[in-house]
Amino acid sequence: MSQAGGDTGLERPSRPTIRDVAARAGVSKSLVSLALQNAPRVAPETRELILAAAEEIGYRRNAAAHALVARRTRTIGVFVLDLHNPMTADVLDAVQAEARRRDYRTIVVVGGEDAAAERAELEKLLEFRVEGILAVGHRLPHGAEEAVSADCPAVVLGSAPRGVPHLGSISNDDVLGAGLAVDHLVGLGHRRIVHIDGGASAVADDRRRGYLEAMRRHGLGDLAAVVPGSFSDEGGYRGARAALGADVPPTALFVVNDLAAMGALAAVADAGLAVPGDVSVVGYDGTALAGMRPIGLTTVGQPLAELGMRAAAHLCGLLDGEAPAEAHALLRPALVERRTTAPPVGA
Amino acid sequence: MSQAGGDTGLERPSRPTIRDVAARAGVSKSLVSLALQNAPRVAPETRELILAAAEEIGYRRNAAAHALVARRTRTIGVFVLDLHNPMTADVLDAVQAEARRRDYRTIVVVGGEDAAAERAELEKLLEFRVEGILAVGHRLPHGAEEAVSADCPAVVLGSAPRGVPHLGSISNDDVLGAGLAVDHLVGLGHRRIVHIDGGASAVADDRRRGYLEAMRRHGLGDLAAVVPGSFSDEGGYRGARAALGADVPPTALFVVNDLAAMGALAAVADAGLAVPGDVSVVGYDGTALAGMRPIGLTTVGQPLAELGMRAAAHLCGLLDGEAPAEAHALLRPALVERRTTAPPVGA
DNA sequence: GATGTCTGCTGGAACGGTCCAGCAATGTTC
DNA sequence: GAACATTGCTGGACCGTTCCAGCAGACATC
Repeated sequence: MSQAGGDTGLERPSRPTIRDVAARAGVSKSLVSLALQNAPRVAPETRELILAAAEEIGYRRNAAAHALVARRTRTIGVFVLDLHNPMTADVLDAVQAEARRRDYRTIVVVGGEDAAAERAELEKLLEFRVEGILAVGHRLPHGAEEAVSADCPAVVLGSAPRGVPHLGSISNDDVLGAGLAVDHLVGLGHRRIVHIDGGASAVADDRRRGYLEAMRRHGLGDLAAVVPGSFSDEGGYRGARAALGADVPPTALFVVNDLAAMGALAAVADAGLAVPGDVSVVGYDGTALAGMRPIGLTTVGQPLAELGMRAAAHLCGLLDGEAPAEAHALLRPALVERRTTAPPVGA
Repeated sequence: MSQAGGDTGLERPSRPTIRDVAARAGVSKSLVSLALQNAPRVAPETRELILAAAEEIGYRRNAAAHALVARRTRTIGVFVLDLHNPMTADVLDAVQAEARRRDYRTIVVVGGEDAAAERAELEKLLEFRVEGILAVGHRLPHGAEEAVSADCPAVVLGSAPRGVPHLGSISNDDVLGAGLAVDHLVGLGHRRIVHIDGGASAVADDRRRGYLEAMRRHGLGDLAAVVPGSFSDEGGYRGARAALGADVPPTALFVVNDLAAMGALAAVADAGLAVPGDVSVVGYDGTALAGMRPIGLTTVGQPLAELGMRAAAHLCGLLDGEAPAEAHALLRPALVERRTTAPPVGA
């Protein structure tokens, strides 16, 4: 009963403050503050004394108090649409590295489930006074349009509406990338190339457009065919089944992303056909998944690390008042040739 | 020139505060504070008035000021070791959902690169006054041992040292899981089962031990063989090559995780052998990767969502002063049978 | 020796909230 | 109708920092 430590959950241990350091070092709290900031007007021996005192009592600056008086947080909010997309990890790594390099903190929130939860997360971000928003995943969080302003600019990693003030974007050129896929297949001798698309989204639109334009460019406009799919494994499977069930089946499939291409690969196998012997398959995104040895998917690779780095650099640069670079940057994708594409039979 | 908005980057627009709301509603700032907190003693019509005023001027609470006076942040720091591991996304989703449910915020940092950067990130987390640390990835961040205390408990998702106060862990039972893999293969008729391990880590140790114990239990102790590998694609490939090159090659491979199993699958193919015709392969983790249609890897599935949920629940519960559940919980994995295992030839 | 300029330090006012004590009205009780 | 509660509101202290004005004392300048 006289046992110590039987805490009631009501005690306030309270971490040491700048005043505790001051008391221990026998100086004023102002001087402690100056010493900790490496201010010039502090005598070297006093500084040592203060630093030692801080160390001894385990002092650590309170970020909330600091943010309050500094009136800024040096923090950007990173909104991630889908953590499961293999692209996200690469992009996020680069974003965090670049933010750290520029001495910005990141706070990551995950959206995608439902609009209400997304709004709530965004609200928390704004209460935190994040200085900018970086959206990874082709769109802003729900309700973010009205939050984007001079004191909270945003950058979308993917296509974003042009002309909106304080809203930038970095994306790869999806139209061009889709063209690369078609060029590659046509170069191998394919003519009946079907595109399995990603439904209604800006990215899917661009890739579809790039496919159609390239087919026309190669004089294959009449053979162009788009089958509805989605960005998922499942969508690719369904799309490929539909495509392969046509009267005159295609010899090649260009699928909207790598994940969906997995599904397409499975559908080709289920149809008793071989890849790339009977059917060639090209994905999009250049994810680690595509590079996995038993898969070896030919894909259109996006410069993910550069995308992330550029997006973070753009946003942090804006916040640091650097010369405002072009608001909408487009990076060039490149074809990554692996083992799911080959000349068509009889070519 | 007389154009407005030519900002110099020096102006202070400064978001509206509680005082601005008070001025607009014609009440005191105290009352605004009470109204925004849904305090009881506020007249309904006044509350409406205040809420309307806040809405009109776009007031948003300042989290830093709130944290300062509340002396707590309701935030936990989530330390992620490897964003690229497909397990991470599942776990993180569950962690975030559970934290949100309990009205805690999460702030995610990524470690793994180098110890110094990890320490710096941890320092930022502590300056933020996170109330607890949740480590996703089998270990605490570097330098976290001394930070773990009554006012900053930690939970490791994976095995953690026992007996350290304020340090808990949630993990799946790797020894049992490895046993399940062996049981499955032995049940199919395999006897020469080789384990491709994960090198020197607590998880690798447990899985290796589980494998060895199970082999002995089945009376196959003499046939047990462990080949060095790693948790990566590459490590699995190397390990499998070595295993298949033996004088009497195995009929089944139990690989330390799904990613390494990908490499093993490739090595089997490169050796001109068929899966599961000639060689059966079992992975570990139950990742989405394993479930992908063209792969269909048999694996030991961890209850990832439950793992994440339990970890977050444990930590938040601790912070809310709930009855301290057992510090180290062990969850049961389950075998997920797919298409990479079959009876050995001639069985 | 009056004036001025450094150097090294200190007190106190912010920052934007919360919350406690207090204070008029109004209502209730005996 | 005095005593006491209750309701609805307000002023001010405080949370842990930063930073500005100010102030001794040392030193240089005329």
